[in-house]
Amino acid sequence: MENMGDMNQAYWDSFLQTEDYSWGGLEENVSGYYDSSSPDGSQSATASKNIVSERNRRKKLNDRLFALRAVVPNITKMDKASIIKDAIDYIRKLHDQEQAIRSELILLESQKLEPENMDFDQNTDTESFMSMQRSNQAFGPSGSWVFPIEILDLNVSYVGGKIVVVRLECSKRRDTIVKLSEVFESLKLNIVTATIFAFSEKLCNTLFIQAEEEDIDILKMQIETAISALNHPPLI
Amino acid sequence: MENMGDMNQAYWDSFLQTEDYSWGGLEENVSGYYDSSSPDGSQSATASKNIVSERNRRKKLNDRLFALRAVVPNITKMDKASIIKDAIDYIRKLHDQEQAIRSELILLESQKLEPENMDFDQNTDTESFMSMQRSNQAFGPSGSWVFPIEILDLNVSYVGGKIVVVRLECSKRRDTIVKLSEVFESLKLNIVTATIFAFSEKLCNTLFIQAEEEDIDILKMQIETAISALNHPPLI
DNA sequence: CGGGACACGTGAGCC
DNA sequence: TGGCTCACGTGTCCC
Repeated sequence: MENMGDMNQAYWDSFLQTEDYSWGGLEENVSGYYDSSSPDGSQSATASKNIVSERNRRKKLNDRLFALRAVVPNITKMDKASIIKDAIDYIRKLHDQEQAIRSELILLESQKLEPENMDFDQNTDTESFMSMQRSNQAFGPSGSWVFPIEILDLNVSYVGGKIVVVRLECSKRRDTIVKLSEVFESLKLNIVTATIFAFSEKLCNTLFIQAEEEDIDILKMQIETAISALNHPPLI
Repeated sequence: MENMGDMNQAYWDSFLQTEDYSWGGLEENVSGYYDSSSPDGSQSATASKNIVSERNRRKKLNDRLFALRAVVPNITKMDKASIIKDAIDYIRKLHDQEQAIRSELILLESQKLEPENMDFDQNTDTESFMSMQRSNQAFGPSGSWVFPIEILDLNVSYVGGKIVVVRLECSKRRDTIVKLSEVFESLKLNIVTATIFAFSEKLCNTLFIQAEEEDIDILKMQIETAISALNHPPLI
């Protein structure tokens, strides 16, 4: 939609230009700032130090944000919040990708071990699911993670004025329903209706919640975050 | 102060506590702010709106940062800049890891490459996952004699072995429900369960059907075609 | 005491 | 024109 050509938005330009400030000026203020309470010059000096320190802090944070934007491909908007959002989505995508790839690898290894079991199945979801069941292997450094909730589809959208419908489809594993209820309980949502359909391999979860003033993306991310946090339990 | 009690560094606590300010005060200032230049109240109102807007913006950014911290394991410091830095390092680590795993998979695949193992190479879940994301579009039909069914979101996917879940979201108009039932009746589907949630503006329709051997895309197109055909009546 | 980290309100620039 | 995003300086809290 929007071309990337005009990414010289004034936002980044402006704070990038602040870089070449000399800004080392620790001397007193040029403008006639009234030193009302204390004629002592030390207070203004500390104020200047605080100012420049805060300025450096902001610059560091912006630089890091810029670096984060650099490692994330297909960034759409130069917006600060969007950068973080894209990074989150990208990390989550990498998680799923790795999960799929690892399951596929394990499938291939099992095929290699027993070449007799060659009933080629229909879709990849079953493969990854089955091979996922057999291997309780974590991609994280910590070897925990038992039966994580695998999000197959998540759709959050407004319906009506203040009602938000959440449609979540995930693979059916051990205690998935319990964990899902934990997730939605932890979010302190105002749930109007919740329905769960259980099938042989998947779970379909449709719930209507009454939103306060939340953004949809925020809510979706909160759900994903809660599920992800529940997939990686202790971490500490 | 509820859950997540472990991360009670003073930083986040402080700004989390600011959350439960009533802060709804759009009325005039309680403190005797001197309205020297402009006695007009609208300006202060816009100022308040600006303040609350900025506050929301900060909160959103902090929420996103918090969510970013949630998807990154091995976080060391709760510092804002450190969160971004850890995220960058983690993304880099995932890049390397994925590359290694993928090369290993390719090695294994080539190793087991029998000349007859010619399955359709539809994997590389990278692209499929990306293309899976966006599909909701408002199909605004051109001619509207009578209240056409406006599809806001249509999602058809397998669940379990032979069960297909159809999620249809459309705007609520006159006789929309009747027409929807006509549509699904005309398709001669084997409906297991159908639920409709009606709201002020929209209708949410979730139905599970038992598919013979249908392809998902075919079915989705059939639904769209039937609705479209019902939108543009006989014409004969 | 200073130094770090944060939220806050405000002014400015860009659609 | 208002809404949005941003940088800035300031006050506060905690080490």
